[in-house]
Amino acid sequence: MPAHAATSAKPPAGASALVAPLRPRGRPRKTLLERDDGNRRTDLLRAAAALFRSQGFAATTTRDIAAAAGMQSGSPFYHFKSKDALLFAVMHEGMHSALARQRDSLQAQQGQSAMSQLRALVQTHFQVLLGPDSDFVPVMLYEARSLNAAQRSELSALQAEYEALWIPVLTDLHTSGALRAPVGLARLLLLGALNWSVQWFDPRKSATVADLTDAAMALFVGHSAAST
Amino acid sequence: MPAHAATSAKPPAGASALVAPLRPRGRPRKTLLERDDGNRRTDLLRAAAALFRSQGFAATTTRDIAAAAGMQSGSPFYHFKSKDALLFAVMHEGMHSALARQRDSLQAQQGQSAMSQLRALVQTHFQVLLGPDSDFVPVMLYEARSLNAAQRSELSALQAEYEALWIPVLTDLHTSGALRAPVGLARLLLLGALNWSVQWFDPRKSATVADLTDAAMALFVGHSAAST
DNA sequence: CCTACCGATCGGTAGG
DNA sequence: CCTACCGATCGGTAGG
Repeated sequence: MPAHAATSAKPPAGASALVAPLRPRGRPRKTLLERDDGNRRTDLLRAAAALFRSQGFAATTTRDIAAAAGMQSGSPFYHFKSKDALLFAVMHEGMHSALARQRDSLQAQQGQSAMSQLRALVQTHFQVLLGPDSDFVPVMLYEARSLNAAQRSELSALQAEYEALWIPVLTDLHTSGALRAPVGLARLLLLGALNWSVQWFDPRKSATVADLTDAAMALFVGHSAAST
Repeated sequence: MPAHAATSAKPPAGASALVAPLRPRGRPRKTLLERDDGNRRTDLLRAAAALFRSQGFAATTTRDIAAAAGMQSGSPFYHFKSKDALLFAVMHEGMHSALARQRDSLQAQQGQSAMSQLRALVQTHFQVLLGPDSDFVPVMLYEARSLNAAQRSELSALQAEYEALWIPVLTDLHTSGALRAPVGLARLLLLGALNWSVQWFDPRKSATVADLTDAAMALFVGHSAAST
């Protein structure tokens, strides 16, 4: 990513242009009467997520993030108390969004078989990890050790919610014989297989998320897309 | 790990104590006529592997490593040209050792079924990741992005050798119908499931490496330990 | 949110 | 391998 991202830093002035800015202090921007603090914060989050994913948390400087969001070096600290707080916000956003998407996904599976529900969970998980705007959850997965204890425990609550969505489905499949391994270890191994895709998946190559979902279902429960 | 490791820094003088040290320069140690450079280098490698694994490469300082090996802050650079070179050496050692162990493991499987061979590969892989002296390969797996291009390509050759051990076994199992997913994706998903165990495995808890192997075999090829 | 800046830390080196 | 050190970088802040 280039050191300047002027385009995203200056959205065209639209309906939200106000005469009296609400910003606490600082001078007005050249071309805009108002900045949307929420958008600037989001810009920072997105830039941080992308950099944390590609370089890792410790190897990314707050200056990198500021530059990617089109700001000066000290400005991220206007939006976030510390670099740690930025990391936490990225992860929290990632888990929150992933949970919401999986809940929607399961909702659409009302009355369907456990096999079909597992397929939905797997596919949505791949999309969360590999699809558009997919930097947040991989950061959560691969940078957990950079959090302090308090942050980690807050996030682990969300993680527990996420894993809880899988358990009844896996239990059902284990009871029916489709899933051979004990549910607890099966969940850890299965999610590991999916999470590792972050390391090797390349959208420029042949496989699609649908291909991965088919392969994972075949591997874990011996079923392809056809069988519901 | 404490900041001082005087014990490991001063092995008892044994048969290798020479009157004329071969070291290029520097003053003699109080209690020893000779230091074993090979051991000191190994101490550094081990300390680096442990710290890189637990904290990550970028978050580990060369001072941390020096202290863990009982040295002063500048001393690691007597053994390694740079922090990068230390990382590369850790990874290279890890891959070399893992390759050797898997080759031995397969050798002992001569004439056995593909199922039995896969079990051996899986169990040895878990041991390499989770057993004694298991810091090297996890560093390789989780810090690859910290390498430069030249280092990465040298290691990817070893990685390719490692993966090549799995392919005929998986192909055999796919042909016989025991493995349902295409071999290429099956290998990536399967190794991902195993590699992720680094994130959650806790030897203080119930599961053993043998338990994990059983669960993995049941999950991937629907077979428990009994079936050969 | 920018400017200007600080104190601490870090990888690495000379010289013995 | 230690001592003493350097230059660069980094997270973070005051003040507007």
